[in-house]
Amino acid sequence: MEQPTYYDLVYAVARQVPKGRVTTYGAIADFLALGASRMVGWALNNCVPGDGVPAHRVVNRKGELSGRHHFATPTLMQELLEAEGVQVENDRVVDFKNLFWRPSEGLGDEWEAF
DNA sequence: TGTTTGACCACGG
DNA sequence: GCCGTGGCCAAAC
Repeated sequence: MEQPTYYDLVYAVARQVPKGRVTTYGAIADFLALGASRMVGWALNNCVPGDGVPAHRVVNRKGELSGRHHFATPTLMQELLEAEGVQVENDRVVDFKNLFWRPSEGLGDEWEAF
């Protein structure tokens, strides 16, 4: 397989997202200084269930489940979020601003290892 | 090798 | 609050 890339960084941040919280592509892109939020989407596109990356916790800046169509089923993303206590209405996270999670806010020992 | 697309974001109207 | 435009970097064709 390929060597570790910014993909792994995106995966790592996504895993650090607490349950019941959501983050945005821009937040990750800015935190990783990728310079392009689209790369985060590309990275998640490469993401696989085997990596255990909760991509359903990553939404666009509007709090909309933009990537729901990339999941096994279009409703799976919403189901997962609701299962974690995140209310989703009209494909958008309710009180998204309040549930928004910052990478720099959840930095832990595991991330420092990176 | 150049063009097009992509799970986007910021800004202006 | 929504719509249109420009910019960003990387991978696929």
